Amino acid sequence: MTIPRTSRNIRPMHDMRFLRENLDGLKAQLGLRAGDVPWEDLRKLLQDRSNLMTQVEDLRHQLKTGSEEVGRLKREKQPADEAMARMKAVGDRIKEGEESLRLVDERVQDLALRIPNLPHQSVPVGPEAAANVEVRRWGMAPTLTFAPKPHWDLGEALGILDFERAAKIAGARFAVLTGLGAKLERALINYMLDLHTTTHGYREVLPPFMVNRAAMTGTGQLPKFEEDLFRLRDDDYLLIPTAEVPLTNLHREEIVTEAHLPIKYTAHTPCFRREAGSYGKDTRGLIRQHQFNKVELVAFAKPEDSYEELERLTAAAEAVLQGLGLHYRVMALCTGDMGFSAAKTYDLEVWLPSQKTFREISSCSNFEAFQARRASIRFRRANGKNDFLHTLNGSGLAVGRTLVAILENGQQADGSVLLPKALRSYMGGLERISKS
RNA sequence: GGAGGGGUGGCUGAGUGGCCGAAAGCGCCGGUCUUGAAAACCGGAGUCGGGGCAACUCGACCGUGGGUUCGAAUCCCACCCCCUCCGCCA
Repeated sequence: MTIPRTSRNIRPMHDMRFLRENLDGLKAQLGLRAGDVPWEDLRKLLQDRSNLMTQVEDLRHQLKTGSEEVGRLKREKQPADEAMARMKAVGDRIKEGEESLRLVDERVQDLALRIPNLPHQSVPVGPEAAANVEVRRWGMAPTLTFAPKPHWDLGEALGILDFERAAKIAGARFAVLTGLGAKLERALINYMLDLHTTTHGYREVLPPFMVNRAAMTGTGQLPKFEEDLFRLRDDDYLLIPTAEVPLTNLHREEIVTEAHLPIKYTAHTPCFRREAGSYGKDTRGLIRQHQFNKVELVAFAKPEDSYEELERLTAAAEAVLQGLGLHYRVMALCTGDMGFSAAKTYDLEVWLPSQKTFREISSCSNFEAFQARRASIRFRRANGKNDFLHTLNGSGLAVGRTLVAILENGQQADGSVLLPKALRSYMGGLERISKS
């Protein structure tokens, strides 16, 4: 089979010159996020790279002018042996220099690609989730006159969720949905896509579910998070952990025109995650699966508009929950809890009665130019200048978790589940899921 | 999987060893002309990186990587992608 095309145009979040001149400032600004980047190694490598570059470019200049001289001599039928011998030597030195430069470059790339994004100034500072800030809350938790059941009990009793057989055919962290469960999942996907493509102005996309390494590097999954990804044994493809990867990479190595911005895409895809390191967490139920469905929102915006766009994108994700009448809150993630690539993130957390707590159901982020640099996505301004644009994305929503919320929040004393009105037309008019 | 054709600037497309970062056309930008526009004519314009306050200057880039050569878009090797035909297949 084929080996996917990879790109050389992968840039870390900053260009080399900026890195060299601002390494200390960057490290300081990153604070807790500076983490496991070997800053001193990086500093030395950047200096080496700069020196080598000057040397090689100087030699190349000699070679160029020298070779032109040879050409001139030959045309004038003059002896050129001596000049040719000199240029041969210069050529050899260039080869050596280029080899050293290539090695240094590789190491700089690898280190620089591990530097996380800088948090936006509006992001609360803190070491971990406890420092996240609640921004707003919507709706009310349902008043249940009985002890709420977890969705796995509800689903198994209704005959629409089957974890045992999922373990038989695949393993732990997989689920089988049957009958009205499968239909409900499908209804949710359609409801979400319809909402985003009509009232929110997103263009629907159906992308590949496996991508090459260049794509994964562009959005920041590689090189640092390879152990979280499923990959194929015989081909260099990786299964997408989110539609963010194919959607954002749609415009990799492109220059889009300013008039087209913002560009907004939505897609439903399965998402595949190895969940390495989450052993023992959410082992029961649909909350944490190796494969789950998600409707994703991705936006490309001008830098000056991107934070406005983040609010709009978050509102679009919230609209899904509001349409379903689900109680939720919006959290601004603190510096220590944000993802590697994000400059600012809002999490939407939905109320789960059985756990008496809010659980993440969507994550909406502005990556600023972080992904755009890595993936080389630029736009041409009216004045003719090219500039990196800003990328954003958010779940709108995680479908499996939405199904969980609907089961748990809609549950009745008799074990049936009342469906939100907005979903009923997608369920053939059905109002309630009961044991059949 | 087999056979053949092809990848050059925003697009079309020329270019088989030096004067080619690359003809020409289209499109684009500026100007002349015009009441305005079109046409015509004149001029401009690639991307990335280094140096410089700047005018500017140096280097890289013709699918990707390697090789030959004083010198490669051009010759050689490998790979990737696209197209046509055959085979297989939902």
